[in-house]
Amino acid sequence: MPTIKDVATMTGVSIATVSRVLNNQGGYSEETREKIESAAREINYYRNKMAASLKKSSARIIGLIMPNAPTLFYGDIVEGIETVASRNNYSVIITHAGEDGTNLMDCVSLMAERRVEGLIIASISLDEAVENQIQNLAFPVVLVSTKSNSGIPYIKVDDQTAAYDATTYLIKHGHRAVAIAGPNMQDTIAGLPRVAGYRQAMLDHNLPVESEWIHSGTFSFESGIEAMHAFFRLVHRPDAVFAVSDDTALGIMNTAGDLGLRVPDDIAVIGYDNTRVAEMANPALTVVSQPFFQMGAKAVQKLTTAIDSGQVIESEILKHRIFERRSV
Amino acid sequence: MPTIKDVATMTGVSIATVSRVLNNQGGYSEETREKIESAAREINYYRNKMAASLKKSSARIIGLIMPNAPTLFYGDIVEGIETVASRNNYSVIITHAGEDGTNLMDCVSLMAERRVEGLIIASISLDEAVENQIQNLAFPVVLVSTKSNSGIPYIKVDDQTAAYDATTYLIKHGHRAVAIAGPNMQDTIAGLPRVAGYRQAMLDHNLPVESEWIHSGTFSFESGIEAMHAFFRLVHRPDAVFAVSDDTALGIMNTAGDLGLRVPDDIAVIGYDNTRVAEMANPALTVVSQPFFQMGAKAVQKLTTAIDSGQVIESEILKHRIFERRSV
DNA sequence: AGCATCAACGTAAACGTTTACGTTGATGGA
DNA sequence: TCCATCAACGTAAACGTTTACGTTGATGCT
Repeated sequence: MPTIKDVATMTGVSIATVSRVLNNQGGYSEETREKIESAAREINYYRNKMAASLKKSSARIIGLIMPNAPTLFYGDIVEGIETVASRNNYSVIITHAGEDGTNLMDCVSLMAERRVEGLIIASISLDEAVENQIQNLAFPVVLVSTKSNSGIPYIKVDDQTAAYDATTYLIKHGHRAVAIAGPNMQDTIAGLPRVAGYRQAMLDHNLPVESEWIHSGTFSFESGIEAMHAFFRLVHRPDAVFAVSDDTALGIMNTAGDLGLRVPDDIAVIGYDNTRVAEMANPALTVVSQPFFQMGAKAVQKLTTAIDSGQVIESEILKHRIFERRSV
Repeated sequence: MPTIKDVATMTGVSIATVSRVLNNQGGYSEETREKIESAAREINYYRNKMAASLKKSSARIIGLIMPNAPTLFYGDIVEGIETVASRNNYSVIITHAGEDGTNLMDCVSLMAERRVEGLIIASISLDEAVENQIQNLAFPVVLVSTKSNSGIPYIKVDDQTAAYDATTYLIKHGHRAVAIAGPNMQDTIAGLPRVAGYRQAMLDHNLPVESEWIHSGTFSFESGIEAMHAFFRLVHRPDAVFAVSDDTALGIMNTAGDLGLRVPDDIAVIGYDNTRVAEMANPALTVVSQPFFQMGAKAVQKLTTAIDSGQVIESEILKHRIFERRSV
């Protein structure tokens, strides 16, 4: 590959001068700039950012670690990140941490070795080892749609009050037997808090909650199908359900239809996330939304200002919002 | 940041020895290996891949350029790429090319400057300038879900026969008035060929096609809504529609329902892509599928073998497949 | 004429690795 | 005892930039 040296000898100047014009730093005549630029074009020269980064010890790269399952909001969050990253002249390098973040430590190490200047970890819960590792990193880290209990800054919505608001919304619309579908009871970030919010809402409205109304599971479509079947078999059947994801909500809605129930007349359902499927569902799905694009964008903003200023990043709770559609 | 030099002086050996143990190259005693490794751990040393890449002139990075709209298959294609990339010790760096690939050239230049060893461009159609630029690149490039007419290798399904098969499928199921919704008539890659396939299928079965049955548009949900309304107003109303994307198909299905038509009884619909929404639709959407994950995976495989062997990459037509569900 | 100033360059060190090549001391065999 | 061999290192150059510092010649001013 051609180097700066090649274009220097071609034009009969020093490499310093070439470097100067390539970076618009001034200190050269208009004539030589033209000579250099045309020479560079001629031999198809691309500057070597690895070398430049090494010298400047700044690679202008932001790392992104994602969970392995490409959920529907995957694209939005990446897009949010990449948009403001590239606006600030950063590139983003992406890795998957394996099923439930197994090789997260390796991913973090890789990012450190690549000398990223900031790191985003999305939707993965960290164990103690990783939290320790992150504490000792030389660059800022921010969590997105997940949190930490050891001071690593995060950006997320408040799952508990979001769940509270969702079930309250159902209650306000006249439902008294509301169920929750899909929470993972091991998940202290997106599982338990949502159940807690659900419970609290029921309690605050003096509504009893039967244990069968809490149907744990995953965020998947299938999980919704399974939950709905379980609900259907109950003597005291719920008349509304709060699903932990849009996919799960769709599972609920579809099997409700299969079982002869009409949404929202016989059973109302509210989703969680507001992914693109929500508006495409039939009936369109009412949801509490997480602003994924904005989360990604905010994360990069925080990182870049932290990089520039050296200040620590503050966590931020983004506000969720209920999008009213047709499913309740 | 600590360097190899720091751990060398800490342990009283030369940087060469440190480098050797860090790369398991042999030529050192077990004792010094342990000393070096513990020293490295102690000062939180991460090797600098930028420096190593510079020296070895191999960055082990694969570039990925994506369209700006985060479609539903976005995640699958990225996941396919990243999975086999990381398996081969490559990192992937991702960029968006702006609305319909406006700054594609800049993206490609950026990739070249970052010294990626292979480049994937997904779902963006290239103009002549970019094709020229790509021809002169020093590393292999492969297109995914798009194609080129100047010899740049691509991986995609055959849009025309896929469209042919989709409409034939509808015809075989007893439909005679089948329409097509959403094709972009400017799009020579995913627009025109699909219309051609549709037309050919109709022709081969001696079915007339009315001009209003071809409702051009975009790949969006809204496009489906609009198309369905248009179809509904027709005197000779279609009894089946082939939609150019799953989103569009959903738009068709939903507004069909709103207009009092039942799917598939009054109107059948077949989608295109087989994104995650297809199985979650109600009724579940019959589609012709594009194997997005596999496309990404294949792309990286081709790149890595091209990188290792220096051979040129051959284009490949992946076979589509019809997933029968409930919408026809 | 003499001097300062400045535009327009050139020189060379440095960034943190990798690696070809050289060195050393111990070991074994004849 | 002498030599070859080899494990276990060390030396130093190189990768392609950036940049502090130095140089040169022209220009303007007094």
